[in-house]
Formats: sequence, C-alpha cells, structure tokens
Amino acid sequence: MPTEQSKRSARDRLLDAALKIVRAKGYSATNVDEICAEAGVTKGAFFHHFKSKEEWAVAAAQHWSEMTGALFANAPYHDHVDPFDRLIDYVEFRKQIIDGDLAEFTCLVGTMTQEVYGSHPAIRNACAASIFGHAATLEPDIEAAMKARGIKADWTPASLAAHTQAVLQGAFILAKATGDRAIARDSVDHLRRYIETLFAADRDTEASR
Amino acid sequence: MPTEQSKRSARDRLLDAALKIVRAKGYSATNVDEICAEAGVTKGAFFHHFKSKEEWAVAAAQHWSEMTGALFANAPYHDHVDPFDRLIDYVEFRKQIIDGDLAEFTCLVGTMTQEVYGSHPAIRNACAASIFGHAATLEPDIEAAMKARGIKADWTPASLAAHTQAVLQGAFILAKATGDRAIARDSVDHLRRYIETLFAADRDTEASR
DNA sequence: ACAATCATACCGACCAGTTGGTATCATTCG
DNA sequence: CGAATGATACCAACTGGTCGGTATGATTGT
Repeated sequence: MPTEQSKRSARDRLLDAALKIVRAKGYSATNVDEICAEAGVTKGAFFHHFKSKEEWAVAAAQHWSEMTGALFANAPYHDHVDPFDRLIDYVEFRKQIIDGDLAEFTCLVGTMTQEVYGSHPAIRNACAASIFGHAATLEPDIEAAMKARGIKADWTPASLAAHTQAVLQGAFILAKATGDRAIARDSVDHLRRYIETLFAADRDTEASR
Repeated sequence: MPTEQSKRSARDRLLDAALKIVRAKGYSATNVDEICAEAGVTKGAFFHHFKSKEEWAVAAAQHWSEMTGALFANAPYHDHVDPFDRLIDYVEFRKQIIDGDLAEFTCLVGTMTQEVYGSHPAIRNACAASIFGHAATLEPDIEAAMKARGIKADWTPASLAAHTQAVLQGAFILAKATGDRAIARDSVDHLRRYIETLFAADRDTEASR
C-alpha cells in the first residue's frame, strides 16, 4: 500500500523548500543539506532530480511562475467588467497578499535575481521570465483601459506593467530592511494613486472635449 | 618616503572592494580572499581591521552611506529655489546616474538587505539606516513643497520619500533581471510623472479656489 | 621600546557533488 | 502466470576543495 508519504513527490517537495529557504536566506546562503532537510529527503534524492544546485534554482523559478500564475489567474480582480477596475483591483490584491512573515509574501525570483544576475545567467533568465511573464498578464488590461478612455500617453502598457513590478520589488526590499510590512503597503498605495491619476487625469481632459 | 601605495589606507581599500564585489555577486557569494585580492591586501590585514566578515559588511554599509551622502549633498539639484523643483531634479539626477555597468549604479545596501535581513541583523540595520537616512534628506523638500502648494494629502512626506527609494530599488532589480538599464530609467520616469501629478493636481485644485 | 599595521601559513568546519548501493515498479518473454 | 530485465526513485557515506577565521611573526612609525 502507498505510504502516506506519497503526499508530494520528492522533486516537488525540494522545489517547495526553495520558497521557504531561499526567500529567507537568499540563494548563496542556502545549502543543499538544508534544502534536503526541509524537504525531508536525502542528498542522493536531490542530485537524482537536479544535476546541480543551479539547475534546482532554475526549476524553482519555473515552479514559482506556475504557482503564482495559478494564484493570479484565479484571483478575484479579473471579475470586473471594466479593465481599469481590474487593474486597480490587481494592485489592491497585491497589497492584500502582503501579509504574514516576510518570507511568505516576498518574491522568490526578485530575491534571487539580485545575487545571481552576474554569476548564474541561467537562473537570472528564469527569474526574468517569471517577472516579465507575470507583468505581461497586466498589459491587455492596461491597453484596454487606455483605449476605453482614449488615452494617448508617452508611456506604453509594457512600461507601466514593468513599473508595477518595480514598485512591488522595491517595496519588498524596504519591508526587509525595516522588518515591517506596512511600509511595503504604503508604496503599493502610492502605486495605486499613480495609476488612478494616470487614467483619471487624461479622462478628464478627454471628457472636457 | 611614503610608498605610492599610501593612496588609500588598507581599511578604505577593503571597504571600496565591497562596492565592486558585493554589488556584483551579493554578500554571501563574496569571500574574504576575493575581497583581499581586490583591495590588494592580505587576509591578515583584513582581520586586523575587521573582527569578522559581518563586521566588514556593516562598515561597508556605513562607508556607502558616507559616499552617497557626499554625492547627493554636492549634487546640483539643491540649487533650485523651489523645493518642488529640487525634488523633481533629485529624481532626474537619480535617473542620470543610472549609467555604466549594473554593478556601478545599483545600490550596495539594497542588494545586501535581501540576503541578510533574516540572518545578520547587524548588517540589516546598517542597510536600513543607509536607505532611510538618505530618504530622510528628501523629506524637508517634500514638506516644503506641500506647504508651498497648500496640499493636504493622505500621505506623509516620509511615505513619499520611502516610495522613491522603493521605486529605485525595484528598478535596479528589473535592470539586473534584464541586463538593461533602460527599464530602470523608465520606472524613474513613472516616478517623476507621479510626483508631478501629485503636486500639480492639488495645486490646480488649490488654484481654483 | 612599543603599539599599530600588516604578511604568511595554517586549521577546522562546511559544502557541492560523487559513489555505490537498495527498493519499487512496469515491461517483456518463456 | 511468473521469472528475468530494466528503468526510476531514492538513500547513506564519502571526498576534495573552499572558506571564515586564527596563530604567529615581520615591519614600520613614533
């Protein structure tokens, strides 16, 4: 009979361990023994599933993309009819999930990027794909909201989408520096205010035709 | 006679090495031998000046504060009479110095914070002091600009100052992920646009009294 | 002389990755 | 059906090198 250990495969548990440990300590300071202990497997299993620690990190970044992809795909902000409302509610949703411990709400790939961008191109590329893959999901709503309000701007949907991610990543750094998540939420509030004025100001201009 | 090696003290060269190496590889991946090689001193000298690698990192964060403090204190944006102009020009200045290699324009203490916030409180505190010490230099101008325009806002000068740092830190992460500094500058443009609308919108409201 | 500033050699702990083996299961063939 | 075969998943012990830190001695300035 299958032991109830078959809850998750060893590979999945090793990738889950990345979420907890790397977000708390970073990539370099995380050692393989610790990963294995957290996942409840041995070192042999680790190197059976991953050729190297680097390959594990790449897989962890992809795993992160899948997890967050599902989280955001099922989030309630998509329910709005107006694309602008979806965008604002996305920002609110991001603010709401800034909760619990630092290592629970911060971004795995943002954390890793800082350490590996120069030394591990493979990991960096996986992190970039995760960040900008997520940012890309915002572009249709931004574009639709611009069109709906007839906005001709000197910024692109991709640029604003990237900016939202920059604000979030920066907010996480401030939260880590202070140990207080409130400061991260404050920055998200500023981001929301920015997006609102960005669309409202032009709408007023347009409405006053 | 003093050998021309007396250009900088060994301690200073060890701290300068931090700027180059830690910004490129992060704290954990930087080893002491490498620091010494970069500084042109031996390990004995390193542990003469610093009790541990951690103490070196704390000193490096303080050294960073002094260097950037002097850089910004002498920057031209202070020349404006209007505090709002000073604020906008600060943002422009931040955008201008996003130049050269990634490790040249990114932030030492922002990079370190990510890795050490959970494991090295002393370093984290030094990083936080550097970030928020710098942010605090913006608050008088923000406050003066608010007063000059009679703005009653639901955000504080400290909150906006922190937000500027969040945007910059996040912009650095995006630049590291893509290897392209243009994306960082785009985010700074969004930040500038935000600050402009933040003050302009309320000024219009005020002006239409 | 004496203290500060280095330089050299070295240590013990740690750590990524290896090795050689076992357990389990599906597939194949007599 | 049932034994042989092979592939996958996993384990425990080990290795070779790395790294933070130390011990000790030399140099230099005062």
